[in-house]
Amino acid sequence: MPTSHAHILSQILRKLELRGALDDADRGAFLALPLHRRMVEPNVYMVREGDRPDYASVILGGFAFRQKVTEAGARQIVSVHIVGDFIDLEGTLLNIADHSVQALTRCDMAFIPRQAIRDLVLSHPRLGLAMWVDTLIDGSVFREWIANVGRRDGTARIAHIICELGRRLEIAGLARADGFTLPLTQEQLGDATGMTTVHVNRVLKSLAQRGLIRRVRRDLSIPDWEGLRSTAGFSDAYLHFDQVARGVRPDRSL
Amino acid sequence: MPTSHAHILSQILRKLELRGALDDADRGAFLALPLHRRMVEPNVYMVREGDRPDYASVILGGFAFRQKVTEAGARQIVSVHIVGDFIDLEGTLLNIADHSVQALTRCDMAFIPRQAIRDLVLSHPRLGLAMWVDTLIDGSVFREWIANVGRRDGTARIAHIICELGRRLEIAGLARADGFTLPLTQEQLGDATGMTTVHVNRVLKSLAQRGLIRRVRRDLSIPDWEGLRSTAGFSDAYLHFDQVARGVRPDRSL
DNA sequence: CGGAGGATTGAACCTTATCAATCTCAGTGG
DNA sequence: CCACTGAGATTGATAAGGTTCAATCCTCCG
Repeated sequence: MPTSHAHILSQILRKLELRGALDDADRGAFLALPLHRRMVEPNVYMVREGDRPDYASVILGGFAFRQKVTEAGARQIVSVHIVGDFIDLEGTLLNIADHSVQALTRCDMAFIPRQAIRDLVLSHPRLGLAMWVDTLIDGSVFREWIANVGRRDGTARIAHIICELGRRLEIAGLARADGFTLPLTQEQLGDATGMTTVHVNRVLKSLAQRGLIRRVRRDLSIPDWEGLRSTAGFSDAYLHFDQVARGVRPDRSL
Repeated sequence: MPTSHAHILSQILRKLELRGALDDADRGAFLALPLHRRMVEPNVYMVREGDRPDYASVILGGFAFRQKVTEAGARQIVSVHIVGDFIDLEGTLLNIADHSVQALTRCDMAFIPRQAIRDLVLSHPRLGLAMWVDTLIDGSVFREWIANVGRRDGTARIAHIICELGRRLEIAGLARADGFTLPLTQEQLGDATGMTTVHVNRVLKSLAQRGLIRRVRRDLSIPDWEGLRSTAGFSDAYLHFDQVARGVRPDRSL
């Protein structure tokens, strides 16, 4: 790992700058943040429900997800995270974690002490604002997921999560021209959409039959983006790319 | 309305103080915030999806809710708000509203200009932190709702929303000793839980038959809190009352 | 070559949606 | 003071979307 801490932080900073104007003092303070880097193996917990987390973290590589487990034992994935996403910023300010965070694939992670972020934000309020924006966008995605799970049928739900992931991966520069590789197994796809594995499988097959996706295991290509978009009822407004990336193309792509 | 602006703001401030330590300068600045007060009739929109809101608001009296409408036309209520809740803090920092906010009952509202909040937060970062906590708790509730709609059956879903509302109303001092009045019609209850009105009605009846609730139209009493709690799989950890109200009783009540 | 995790398939079953009335009650106007 | 009205609540019958259970089949990997 030849990359220095300052280098890692400057990558994160670049994204944060898109969420709010910063000055040199802000940048300097951010780059001076203490952090440690660690590889996290798939399925390993980074935060456990009930924990009192000491660190916030950022994904430098790989995928992670957040989940809740019902008292009855059912699992619900509440978000999926990709490179550049802050994870558990809530751990900075809330006391007890209300959900768990797990690595989906092998993850390259940067951990920043909770107290360091608090101090930073108090001394550099513009950085606080930028992180607050991050939290707000998170919230917007959660709202869309409530609607997705609550008011769309199985087909639309799966189509929707594919659209969301596709669009986010594209913005992050992680998608191929024609599609991308799903970071989730069908079981996890089910846990994210409130469906059973069996039904996920059938829906995927039917989407393929209708020519909306082409798929070999987890490898997706999307020959008919508009078709997929419209069966999903997807619009990327809720991802607030206008505050995430400059000059983003309008809603459509791949 | 004999209450002065400063008086109104001091009520809001009291709640904010629970979310983060403030000093006298913070308090002074907050109390100097410009605001206007207005009554909003039931079903009137306070924010419309697609708007670029200029104001954040706080409920001084009444109930409100937030909703999204699917491209297919289905409605999903994504949160219900009560006295003291900040509404649309996202409007302060995000550009385009990704959802609508509507009055559920007649609402007494305080509107604060978006720019005033931005300025306040930049000059008084501790206030920013406190509001950020508010947003984080919002997010926690959204996550629970995803799990509710995604992984609980109809009975548990309805039981869960009843538990949540009951507990929040209790904390806000708005519940009777034995229960409370549901602020939602059965149709709205369905829109919040991803169910049809018909099924909501049947579930409510069955909850009553099992002795978990007693109900006359919207008037609820809860003779067996533990029974209701356990069929809901409810735990109030996700409401983060430890950061909302001091000395809150542990999870159980009414 | 043997495993193991993941994907796929079939059949039976069940929860929840749909459709279509009907009923209740609080509020309004005469 | 009562009939009228309309929103919301309730009920029944039927259909559909999704689950459950139980195999079977890949395919990557040591």
